[in-house]
Amino acid sequence: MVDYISGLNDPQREAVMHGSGPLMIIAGAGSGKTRVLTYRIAHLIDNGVDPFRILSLTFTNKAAGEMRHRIEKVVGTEARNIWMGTFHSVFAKILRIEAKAIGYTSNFSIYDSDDSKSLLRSIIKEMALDDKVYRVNSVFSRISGAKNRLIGPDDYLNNSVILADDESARMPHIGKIYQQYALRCFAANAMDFDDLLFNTNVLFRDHLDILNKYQHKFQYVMVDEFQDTNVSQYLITRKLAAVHQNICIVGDDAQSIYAFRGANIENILNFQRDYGKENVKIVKLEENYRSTNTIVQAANSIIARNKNQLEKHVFTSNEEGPLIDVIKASSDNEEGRLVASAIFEAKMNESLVNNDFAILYRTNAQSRAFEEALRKVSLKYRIIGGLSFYQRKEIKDLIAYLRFTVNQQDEEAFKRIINLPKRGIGDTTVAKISVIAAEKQDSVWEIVADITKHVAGRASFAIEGFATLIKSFKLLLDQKDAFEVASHIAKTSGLLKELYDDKTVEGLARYENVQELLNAIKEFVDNPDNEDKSLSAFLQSVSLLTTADEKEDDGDNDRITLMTIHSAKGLEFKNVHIVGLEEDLFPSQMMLESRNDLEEERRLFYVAITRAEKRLTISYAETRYHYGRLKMCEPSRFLMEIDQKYMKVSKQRSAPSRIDFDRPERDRSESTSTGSMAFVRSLAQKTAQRQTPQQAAAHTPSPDFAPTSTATLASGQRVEHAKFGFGTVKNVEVNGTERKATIQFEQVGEKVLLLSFAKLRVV
DNA sequence: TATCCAGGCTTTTTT
DNA sequence: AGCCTGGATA
Repeated sequence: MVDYISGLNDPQREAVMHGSGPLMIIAGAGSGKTRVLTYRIAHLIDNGVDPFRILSLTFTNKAAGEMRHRIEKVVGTEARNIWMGTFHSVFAKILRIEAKAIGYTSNFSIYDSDDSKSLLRSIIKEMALDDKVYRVNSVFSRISGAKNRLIGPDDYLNNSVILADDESARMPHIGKIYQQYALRCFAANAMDFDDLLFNTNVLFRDHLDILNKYQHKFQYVMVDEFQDTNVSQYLITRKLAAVHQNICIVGDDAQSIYAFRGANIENILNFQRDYGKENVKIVKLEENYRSTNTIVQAANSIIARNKNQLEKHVFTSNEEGPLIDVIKASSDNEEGRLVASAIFEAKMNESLVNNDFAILYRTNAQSRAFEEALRKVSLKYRIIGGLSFYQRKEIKDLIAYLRFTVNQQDEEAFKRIINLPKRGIGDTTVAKISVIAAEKQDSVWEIVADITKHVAGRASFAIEGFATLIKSFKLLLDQKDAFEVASHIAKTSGLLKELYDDKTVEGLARYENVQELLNAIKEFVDNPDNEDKSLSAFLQSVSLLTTADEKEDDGDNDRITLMTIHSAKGLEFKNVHIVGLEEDLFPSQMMLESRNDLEEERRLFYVAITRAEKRLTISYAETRYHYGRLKMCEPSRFLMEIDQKYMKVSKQRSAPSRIDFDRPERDRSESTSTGSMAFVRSLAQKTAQRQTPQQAAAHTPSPDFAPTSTATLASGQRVEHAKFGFGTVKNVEVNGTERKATIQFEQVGEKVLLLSFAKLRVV
């Protein structure tokens, strides 16, 4: 037996050895949480608990895979039998087994957010609502938010608070849309991501026999990243653990970064209440084994500014380590170059490999500059997230074929493939079919399968061909495994041929992507862990892959990792670059406008910092492209929030000091060795010329604009704005963190400008 | 029905 | 800048 106890510290050992009863582990960043969780499960199995009776919920499937692997090393192949995965994948599996109880069949489709939004778009159109008012994204997030709080369509329509809310947002019909959306999903035998959790709750609520079965089955329930669970997830775990009460949650409130998705920090507090304060064993893991003292203390100095948090003192006995480097760049591209060369140097000086580096940013769109710069110095990199493999058009197309073959009620898949490849079936024909389907109260497929009965004319031939094609695919389902069916469909549908005929570089890439998908299906079929090798089983697993789950290239695996901070959760790297530390970008202006949760942004920064083991570098740019326009940027307030004694300013750049943050430099072009400021200036001029005729006519600005702040403005001051021209400052207002100026412009009259946005110059 | 072009809009994060 | 939509055209 492997001795996994002796290497642990006291609280870690306590958590591992804790037997039955509720256990809450508050695990600071880098405190060996995964280790505790794996050893705890291994310890249970060693003590005779049947792996089949352990349920362990993780944040990504990859995390589940790794944990399983580590447990296997301790207890052997038994570990394969543990129920382990994300909430979504585990409960999709259970719903597949129990589908009939809630009126679904086990081959139900899973709608990804594109499918959901496309369905919402149709509904909004059908209800003759203005899609400028009912923006799909906001409707979707309202519905998603409701589902995550277990509010069904009927509850929604009966909830006066919500209705009043919608009313004031001038979208009073969201409830109706929600109702229609739910009906259509059900009719399509489809569930969206939120439904997987919502319907699990419904299943357990309405079918006590089924609930009972799983309550007794799962003797031990473990939930990782508990701070990021929402109410819907919380209730599932609470119900499942109600019989044995052996629930162990692991989390860190300081790393809660998914409140926008309905995650609820209060779950941690509810936990004690639900199981009784005296029954809950609490273990705090506060020693950080990952990072240098500098990094740990800097992170602490950031998170200390949040009011909402549990008491915790993260410390480390690691070495002090180098100070945090701050790099100021003149533009986003310059930032890319500086980061690339910093990595290049660090690789040499510290003899590191690419895998030791990560570049973390707030938004996926920021990756571009780093990709270009890294490519230029021939550093290999990989991007996690962004447009993922499974979101590519060609992949979604083939998957839509597969989905429709498995489930002909799948409306979104149908819409996608009915005229793909082009077979002369246009929107009008499709609309006609749905009208007939609605009249006859049939599914679209019933009409399509028997088209000659309903429609005569040219299009009906094409549709007949489509129906025959799908029918022939259906016949294969019971006889062949997922791979055989899928490759047959790829060939016979004409999709593969169409891509093969496309000889452009992109066409070739798309063809290869489809081959890659077929390979993935082959792997799925060949994997002994998968008992069910049907196409339906593959589709369910594939819809729930996380961006972090994506397969890595087999060949050259030593790569610098580029990703958003959100995707970096749970990972660690020797050297970390946090980039784009500009006000409005990080903290994100969107977040502050929509939810005004600066604390969550700060936790996000905390997560980013604590990914680093040895060296942390933070950078920002003074100008950045935004919707193809050059935008002036101010350094983020987060830079000032770090205890300055842990920071130093990179030698290559002119020093950003406390003072610099409040006062724009007049002339910085000399300090940039590449002369990039001149380049930026010329671009600024070009950009100005590219504006709409009206704007250009209004004012062609002088090029030399600087970030503006309160320190540079006083009432009576003359200013020039990039768009509005010359004006006089009337009033400057500082309200908390928001800084506004009222300016009387000569050409356009009075304007109130948010300073961080203003392209202002004092004249 | 398919294709081309102009104009408008976008970006917060993810299961 | 890139993507999507809608209208005009082939």
